[in-house]
Amino acid sequence: MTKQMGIVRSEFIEKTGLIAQNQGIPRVAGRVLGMLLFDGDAVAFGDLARELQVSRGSISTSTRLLEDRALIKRLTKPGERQDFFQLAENPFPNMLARVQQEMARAQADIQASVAEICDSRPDVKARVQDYANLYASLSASVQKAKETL
Amino acid sequence: MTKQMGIVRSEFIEKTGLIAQNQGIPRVAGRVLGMLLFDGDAVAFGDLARELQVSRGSISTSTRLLEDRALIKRLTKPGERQDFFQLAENPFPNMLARVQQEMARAQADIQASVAEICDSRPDVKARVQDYANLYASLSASVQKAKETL
DNA sequence: TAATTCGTTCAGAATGAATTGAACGACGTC
DNA sequence: GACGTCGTTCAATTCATTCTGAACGAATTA
Repeated sequence: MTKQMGIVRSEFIEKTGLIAQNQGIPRVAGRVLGMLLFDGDAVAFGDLARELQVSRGSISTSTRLLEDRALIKRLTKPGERQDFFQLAENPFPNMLARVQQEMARAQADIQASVAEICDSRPDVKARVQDYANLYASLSASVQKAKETL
Repeated sequence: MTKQMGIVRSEFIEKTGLIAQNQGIPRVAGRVLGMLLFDGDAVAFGDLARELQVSRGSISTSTRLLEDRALIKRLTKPGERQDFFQLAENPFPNMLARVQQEMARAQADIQASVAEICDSRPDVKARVQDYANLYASLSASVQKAKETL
């Protein structure tokens, strides 16, 4: 017995909400993304609010966040007053690009510290450098993952 | 004119606190890790609380977290009543191992949804599968980064 | 022009996580 | 045995973030 598709859908949307949250993205934004990802086609602003049962203010904020990250795009339809949203063309590489940037930023921050450690403390410098290398390595790997996709 | 080493050290510790926070680890835990990373040698429980200016309860919680993740190790010294903490042997691979696990878990969660999508919706299935693949790819990359270190 | 409906904004409420600090049992010292 | 210090625990507090909902200007319709 296979599960009702509506159930599968809403469970998936909840999962995306939680995963987003784990990554520092608000849960509602994650659910919006999940819904657009599942449905594929354009969804009206009002439908997002109604189906996800969140305020329109929340939808406004979330969609802007997702738009800024190039994960979704906003559409308008002639004769329609509402805005519509749809998954962007390559949302996944864009997600990875951002993760990669975050890693690179962490690396740069640490590297700045390394540069300030005086040379008479080679052991300290080495350890902190190792830490910077961790993020350098992560950044590079994510970059690669992005290209692999 | 080079900066005072104490300044460099405390700035570094603050950075590690913030970076930790970005990754979902409590700030205090990040600072503890930063301090042990910078200092290299064993630091007494009481010194962590005093230097970082946080409660001993916080140190207790943070050190347990870091210990569980194999990022630091607890030491005892004969004749000393306090516990001491030191950076673990390979903290960085251990960090990556955990990140990798998190990616794998996200992938598995999504994959479970994919399996429940009925075949009469190939487009939906394909999109959700792509999403799962994102995490699969990330997981693999991080695994590779870990080996590269 | 009045009445809807649209999306945005922002002050405040709600939520959730981190931190404190007091209580506690264990251990060592006097 | 009394006292002091150790690390842990947990209830209460603090803090940051997210979400709501009312107010608003713009656009549309009647």
